[in-house]
Amino acid sequence: MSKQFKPTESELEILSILWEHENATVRMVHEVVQKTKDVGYTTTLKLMQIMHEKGLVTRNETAKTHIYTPSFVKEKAQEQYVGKMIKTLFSGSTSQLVLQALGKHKPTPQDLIEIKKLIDELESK
Amino acid sequence: MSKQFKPTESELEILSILWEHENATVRMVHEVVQKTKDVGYTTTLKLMQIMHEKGLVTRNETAKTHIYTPSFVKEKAQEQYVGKMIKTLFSGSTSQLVLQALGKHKPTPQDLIEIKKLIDELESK
DNA sequence: ATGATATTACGATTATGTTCGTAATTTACG
DNA sequence: CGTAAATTACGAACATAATCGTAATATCAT
Repeated sequence: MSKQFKPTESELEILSILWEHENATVRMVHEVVQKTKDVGYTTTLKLMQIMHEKGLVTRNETAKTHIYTPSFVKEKAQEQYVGKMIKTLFSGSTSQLVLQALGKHKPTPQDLIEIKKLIDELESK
Repeated sequence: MSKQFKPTESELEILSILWEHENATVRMVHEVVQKTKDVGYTTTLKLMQIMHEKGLVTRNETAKTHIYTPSFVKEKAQEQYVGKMIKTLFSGSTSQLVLQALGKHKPTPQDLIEIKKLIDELESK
């Protein structure tokens, strides 16, 4: 089994910001965080330091202002969370998840075509 | 906006057991929990009591042995978690979630047909 | 009835996560 | 150079979650 990583909710928020920007400084992350949460700069800093200790992120310390980079690609988190959700909320049924998602959050016609294409591929095997 | 409910991880596990059985006693829930976690009976009890305080479950106290019932249907939790996940991990793209799910957790041919049917319905509108 | 067993209630402890203040350090620039 | 501003490090306080022990209460079988 591949290494588990289990960010807290705050940590996941920071990770998603990092994924968005490839990498970022505490200042940049904090700027984004502040839009939705009212917390101090040092709070964001501390969180990112802890994430560094945990290995959730790496950082370049060459300059005084460190640059943080996520240790895992977004896809790994997606895979883990989707898997867990299928298991605990959909009794292991992927199709149930897909039906729920498509039913409640309709994608564009373009997207639907793409999904159908993938299904055809899956069926042909 | 409809009422938020935000169970902790342990609480969600208990809820999923309750959904599975419609309703259940602490003993029954604990039996299932024990299969994956090594915790004492009173821990499960306490959790369920807290869930009761929070309104996550209701309980029938007629008999000494209380019977617990989830306050929300499973679908509500599914909707909430799927929505949140699309937003935070898939940049708001439902199709990305669907592609990820189908790619990593292949459903049965039967299921695929059902999904295609839903897509056709969505497209015809 | 009464003793054994199961269940609940509840407080206390521990673990984990979040927040922030303060001091030390570095950088920028007048 | 020397002061202001930004950044980091770090400890402490606070909040939330999880765990369990113990006592009170109810049930059941003999």
